[in-house]
Amino acid sequence: MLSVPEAQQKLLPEISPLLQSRYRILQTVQLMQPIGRRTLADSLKMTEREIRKETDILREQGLLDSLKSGMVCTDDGEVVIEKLRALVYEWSGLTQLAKLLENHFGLQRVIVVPGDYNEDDTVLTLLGKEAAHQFISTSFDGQIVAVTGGKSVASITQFLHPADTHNITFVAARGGIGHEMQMQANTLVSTFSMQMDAQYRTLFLPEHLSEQAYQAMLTEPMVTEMMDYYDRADCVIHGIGSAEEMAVRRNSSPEDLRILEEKGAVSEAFGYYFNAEGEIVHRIRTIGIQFEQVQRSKQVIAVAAGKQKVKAMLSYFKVAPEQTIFITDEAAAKAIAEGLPSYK
Amino acid sequence: MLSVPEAQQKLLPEISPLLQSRYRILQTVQLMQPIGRRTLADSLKMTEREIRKETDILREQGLLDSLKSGMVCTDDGEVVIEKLRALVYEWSGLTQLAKLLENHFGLQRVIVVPGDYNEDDTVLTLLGKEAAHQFISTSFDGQIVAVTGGKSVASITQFLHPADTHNITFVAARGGIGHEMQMQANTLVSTFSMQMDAQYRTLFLPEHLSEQAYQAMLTEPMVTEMMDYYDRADCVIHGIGSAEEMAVRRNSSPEDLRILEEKGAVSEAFGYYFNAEGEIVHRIRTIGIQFEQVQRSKQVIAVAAGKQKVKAMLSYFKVAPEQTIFITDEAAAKAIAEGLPSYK
DNA sequence: TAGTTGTGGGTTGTATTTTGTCCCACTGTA
DNA sequence: TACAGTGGGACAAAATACAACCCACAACTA
Repeated sequence: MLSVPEAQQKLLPEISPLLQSRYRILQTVQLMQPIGRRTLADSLKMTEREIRKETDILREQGLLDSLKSGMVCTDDGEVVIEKLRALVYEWSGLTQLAKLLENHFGLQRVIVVPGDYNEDDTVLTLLGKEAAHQFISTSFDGQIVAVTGGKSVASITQFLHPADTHNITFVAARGGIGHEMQMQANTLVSTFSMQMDAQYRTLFLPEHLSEQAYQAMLTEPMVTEMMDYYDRADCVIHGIGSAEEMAVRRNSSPEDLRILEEKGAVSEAFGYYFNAEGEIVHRIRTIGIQFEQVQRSKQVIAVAAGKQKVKAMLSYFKVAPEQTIFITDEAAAKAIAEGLPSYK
Repeated sequence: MLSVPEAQQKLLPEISPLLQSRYRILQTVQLMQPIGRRTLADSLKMTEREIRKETDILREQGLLDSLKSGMVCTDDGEVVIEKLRALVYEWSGLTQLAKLLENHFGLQRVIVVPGDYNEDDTVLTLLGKEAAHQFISTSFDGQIVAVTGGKSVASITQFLHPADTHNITFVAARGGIGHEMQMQANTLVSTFSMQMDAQYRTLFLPEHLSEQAYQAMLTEPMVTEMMDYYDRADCVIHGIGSAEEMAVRRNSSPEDLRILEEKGAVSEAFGYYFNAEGEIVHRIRTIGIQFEQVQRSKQVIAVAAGKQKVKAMLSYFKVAPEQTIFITDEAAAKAIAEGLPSYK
C-alpha cells in the first residue's frame, strides 16, 4: 500500500528535484551564512540565476533573510531544515543507500550525506556535522577518544561544543603526519578539546623512525603513557585514505612506495595499509594506536568521502570492526552501490 | 511546532495550487471516465492546453490511461486519490471550513467538497458521492429512509449500491413536485431502491389540494400507510431550496407567492417554508413528512450547494435538528463563513 | 447503415517566461 | 583607502508554454 508521501510523489513528480535543490540551498545558506548569491552559486555548482530564483522564494517564505552582508537562515528556516531532513534523505534515496551499505559491509550504522565531495565544498561540512552529532550523542564522562588526522576528521571541529559530559580526553592516534599542521592528529585533538572544554594528549614524533630509534622510543614514559591511552580508548575517530595518496602526502621514501605498490596496498587507516582483500600489508613504523586496540574500542567513527576513495573504502571495510559508524557522501555511496549485484 | 507537511509547504509553496488542480483533474476523470480533454476542460472551466499538460503528466505517472474512448483512471490513480484526499482537503482549507460551519450551526457533521456548484458540473457528483458514503456507512437492517426531491438529492443515486444491510425501505417524503420527473421524490425512491436492491413506497398526489380534498385524503389507507412510515422514519435525506426558486418551480399560484413574500420566506425544506429567523411561515398543503417527524428521526442528511442558496441555508439551519449531516460545496461554505465574525 | 459526436494525437506560429550576464551602489574588512 | 563581496536592478536572448487548429478513428444514434 502507498504511503501519503509516496502518493504525493506520484501525483506531483516534479516536486522531488525541486525539494532536493531548494533544501540543499537552504541548508548551505545555514552552514555558510552570511553568504552571497555568487559565492553560493560557486559552492553549489549552480548558476547565479537559479540561486537567485530559489532564494527569492525562500526569502518570501520567510526562511531566509537578506542582510547587507549576505543571506542568512531565519529561525523558521532552521526549523524547516530540521523537519524535512528525514524526508529529503528518504526521497533522494540516501536512506536506502545507507541501509544497503550497512548490510553489505556489516557495519553498525552508515550515514550518507547528499552531494559530491569533489564538486561541492559544503559536503565536507555536512560530513563533519553528522560525525559530530554521532559522537556527541553517545559521549560519556571520562571517555577516551583516539583521533587521527585528515581533512574529513578535521571537518568535525566546528560542530563540537561543550556537552553535559565531563573529563573527556582526546588523544592523537599517531604522531605528526607531515606538513599540513591543520590536518594533523595533534592539532585536531587540541582544537577538539578546546571546542568541548576537554583534555587532550599529543604525541610529536617523526614519521619515519629507524628500527633502532623506534625500539628506544617504546620505553619512553611519554610514549608508554600514550600506549596506555590507546589501550583504554573508548572511541576512535578516523578517516580512510587511498594508499597512493597517503603515501605521497607523507613523503614516503621511494623504497616505501615500491613496497606498497608491490604488496598491492589500496587503503590506509590509522597508519595501517590494507590490500584489496583487507589484509594488512604494511605499517608505518611510528608510535600509534594498534589495529587490535581499534577493534576493542566500543565505538569507531569513520569519515571518508569522494569517489576517488571508493577503492580504499571497499578494501578497508573488509576488516573494519562492526561497531563502526561510517559517514560518507552520496557520490561515494552511489559508486560503491553500483558495484554491488543487489543494486539495480 | 511545525508538522512535516507544513514545513514542506513552507519550502515549496508552489506545490499547493499544483496539488489542488491536479488532484481535481484526476478526481474528475475518475468520476466522469471515460472522458476527453475538451469535455474535461469545459467541465472544470480550464483551458484544453492546461488539461493536456496535466493529463500527460498523470498518464506518465501511470495514474491515468488513455483509451480510444477517452481517459480513464487507473487503479494506482484511485489509490492516490484515496490517499491524498485528507491532505488536499486540509491544504485547501476545506476541513477548517467544515469545522467552522459545524460549530456555528451546531450540526453533527459538515462536509465541504471542493469547487463551485455553479461553475463546475462535477461538484454535484462529489456531493452525491459524499452523501451516499455517509448514508451507506450508517445504514442498517430494516431502516426506513424518507427522501425528498431535488437535483442535489438525485446526485446520490449513482453512488448507491447493494450493501450488507437488508430490508431498507425508501419512502417519498412528499407527493410529486411538478414537472421534472427525474428530480421527484417518487422517482428518486424508486431509483435509490433499484440501486440498493431495496423496497420503496411512492405517493402520487397533486401538489395543491383544496382544504376539503386534503381532509378527505387523510383517511385514505394509502395515505395513512405513508403517514405511518413517516412516523417511523430512521433517516431523512433532503435538499434545501431557496424559497422563491422553489415556489416558481412548483408553479405556485400568485396568491401563494404573495403570501410567501409577505411572510418573508427564505428557505424551503420537505415542503416547509422558513423565514430568515428559521421560523415556519408556510406549508404546502399536501401529504408529506412533518417537521416534528424529521426532528425525531435518528439521522438527517441535508445536501445543498451553490452560492445562491446561502441565504436559504442560513435560514434553515437556525432550526435544523442537530443530528443533521450537511454536505455542501466550497463556494457556499466560503460565502457562509465570510459572513461570520470568527472568519478572518 | 449513414451520420454525428467525442476521442487522443499531431502541428505550428506566437506569447510568455526563464535564463545568462551584466552593472550599480553599498558595506564591512584589511 | 582599497578591495572583495554583498543585494538589487536591468535587459536581450533563449527556451518554453500556449492557443488554436486539424486529423483519423471509435462509439453511439437514428
